[in-house]
Amino acid sequence: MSKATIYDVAGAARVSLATVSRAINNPEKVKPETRERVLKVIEELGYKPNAFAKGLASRKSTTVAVVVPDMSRASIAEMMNGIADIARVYKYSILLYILESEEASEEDILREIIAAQVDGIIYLNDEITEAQYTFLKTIKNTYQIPVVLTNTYYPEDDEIPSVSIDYERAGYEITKKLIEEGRKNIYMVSTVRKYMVNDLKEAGYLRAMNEANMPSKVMRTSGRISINTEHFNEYFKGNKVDGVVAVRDSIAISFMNVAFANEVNVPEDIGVVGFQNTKYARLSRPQLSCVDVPIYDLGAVGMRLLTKLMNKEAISDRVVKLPHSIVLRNTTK
Amino acid sequence: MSKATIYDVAGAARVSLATVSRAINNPEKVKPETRERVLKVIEELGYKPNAFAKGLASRKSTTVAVVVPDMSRASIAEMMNGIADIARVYKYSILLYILESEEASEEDILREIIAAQVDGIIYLNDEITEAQYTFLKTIKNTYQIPVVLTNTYYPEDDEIPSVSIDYERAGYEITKKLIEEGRKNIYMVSTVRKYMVNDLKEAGYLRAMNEANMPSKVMRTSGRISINTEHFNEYFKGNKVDGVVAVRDSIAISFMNVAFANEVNVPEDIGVVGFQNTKYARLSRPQLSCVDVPIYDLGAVGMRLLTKLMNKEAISDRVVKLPHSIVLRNTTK
DNA sequence: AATGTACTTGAAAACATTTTCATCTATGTT
DNA sequence: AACATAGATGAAAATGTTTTCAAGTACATT
Repeated sequence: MSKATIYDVAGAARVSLATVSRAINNPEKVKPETRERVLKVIEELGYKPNAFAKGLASRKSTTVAVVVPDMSRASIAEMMNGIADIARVYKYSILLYILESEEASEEDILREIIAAQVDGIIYLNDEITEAQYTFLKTIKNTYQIPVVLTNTYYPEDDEIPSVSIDYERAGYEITKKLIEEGRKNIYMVSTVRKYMVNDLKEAGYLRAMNEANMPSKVMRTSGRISINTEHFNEYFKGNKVDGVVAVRDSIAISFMNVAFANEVNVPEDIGVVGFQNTKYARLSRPQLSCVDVPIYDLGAVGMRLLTKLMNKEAISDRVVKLPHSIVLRNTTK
Repeated sequence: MSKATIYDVAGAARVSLATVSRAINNPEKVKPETRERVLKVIEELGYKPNAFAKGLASRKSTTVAVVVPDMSRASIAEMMNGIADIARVYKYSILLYILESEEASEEDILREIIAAQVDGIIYLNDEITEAQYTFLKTIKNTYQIPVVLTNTYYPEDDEIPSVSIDYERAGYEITKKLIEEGRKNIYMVSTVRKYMVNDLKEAGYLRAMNEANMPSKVMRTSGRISINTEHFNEYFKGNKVDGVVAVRDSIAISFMNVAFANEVNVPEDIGVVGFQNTKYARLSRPQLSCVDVPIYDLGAVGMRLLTKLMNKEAISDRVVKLPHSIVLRNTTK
């Protein structure tokens, strides 16, 4: 049923292959009459161009690779929605690569991506390291494949375009909010593993604290809930924290739950804020105050940027920062 | 610098194209010595076979389409991880299609998938309707492309293989737990939109309630948190609920939060349980008791099943049901 | 009538693999 | 020594498109 090839179409329409191809891809280059005839035959035979032959001959795939570290992170999944919507508008297919798995090195995966002949790569990895960044630059330059980073950026280098928010400023603003409430001992809870983006949040926190002449303290935790609990419990023995800026909503909530378990109330005794405004923030009790990051838009704008690069259109900014906002709910006064 | 082809490898290894191809795909057909030499050159040149040429020549794509309704649902994202890991083991690439977008009809998307010449399709959509199911059957039969359903199944028809859990039994068991605690007025909270899988959970709830000679009541809510709040508030005026089985963790938590706001305590005054055991369940206060669904495995097993179908291997069961369990935390006594 | 020009069209060359078939070589058998 | 056989290899065909280049046609201009 799906066996019709361009030859069958050409035969039935009494034209050459070239004409069929043109009727599909460059309609203006064939006489309307002929085009009609060809399209009618295509319809009749249910002909669909073979994607492989097409890709091989044209050296274009109309496919982009989306590389993610771990799909189960809420922000990544939501960015995917944004990416997919825009990709569809511009008729690109999405080839998905999840790095998480131990099986293959990141370099192997990127080589695989090259082999797949994608037209562009979109990289959703806030954990990016210098080595990875350099490797991406190599790919971009030696294979001439456009790459864009989303929800992260590499400081002081805009060779690889990125779309993100100003995490440093967001960190500054949300910390300031706690300071203005009169909190005196504000801690930041960050992750053990250093992510580029978390470093920026930290920098913002530090700036606000220094500016207010308050002592700063960053504690590092793994992302795991069970470990967090123990770890946080420690903090309520002896430490007199009255404010916490967590780098992720889930960490903020986790911390807050431990606070309640220690009979420390939120927001009365301690103010807690997070980052991202995921669904978690609205399901916690009390609901979490946090930095709202336009996750879907990050994906959508990133993909749009990539389409421009693939079409070699001029782009105005290589580093785009989307606006964020602070949403105040019930974990702050 | 630009991509090495099989010609380059053949030249450098002083063998023919055919031998290079065999060294990669049918190692046993080439003398170990030669194979070594070829593989060494491949390594040196960083050669990766061009996926289009390969697909064209072999008439296989080693690509599967993964069709999802909305990536931001936690369970879907986690299944993706399982799918991707197994896909990698069997060397399949993943072409991702997200339906959610309004732009294209589902039928269009499926047609697009056909054109992409995928070797198989994996469909993660618990909302499947009869029309969709029929359409999938058509695809499977007219194009001979294997399809598998995950986290859902179509009752009384196993033409399209599926992997899921026994949601009816899970619904029965978790309801029974509340009954055994002595709860008298147990409601089910389901969704307005009828999903196949939620119907099964409902059936299980109903069976348990009937068996215990207790009156059953299903209330339907949208998934949206803000609407839920109002809706649930209504229930605390006049209804004397003391148990709730929600079809999703997030709905259970949402309900519980409204209960607390109405000075109804969990688990003392009311027992609350959910389905899925997502991260939400561990971040709620108190932590949620729920049905644990092996989401990652659902994806992994589904993908494994698909590889078997693509290889035309015999499969023992067309409808596989993975084991689930009930995890008891603090929203039940 | 000769020339130029703009449209249409087709032939054939890419594109980078896999796979079939034939050939060659080495080894074992009689 | 002659022959059969298995294993290793290469030449060339096949896969289904796009694209370049050349050529043909119809019409307007001189």
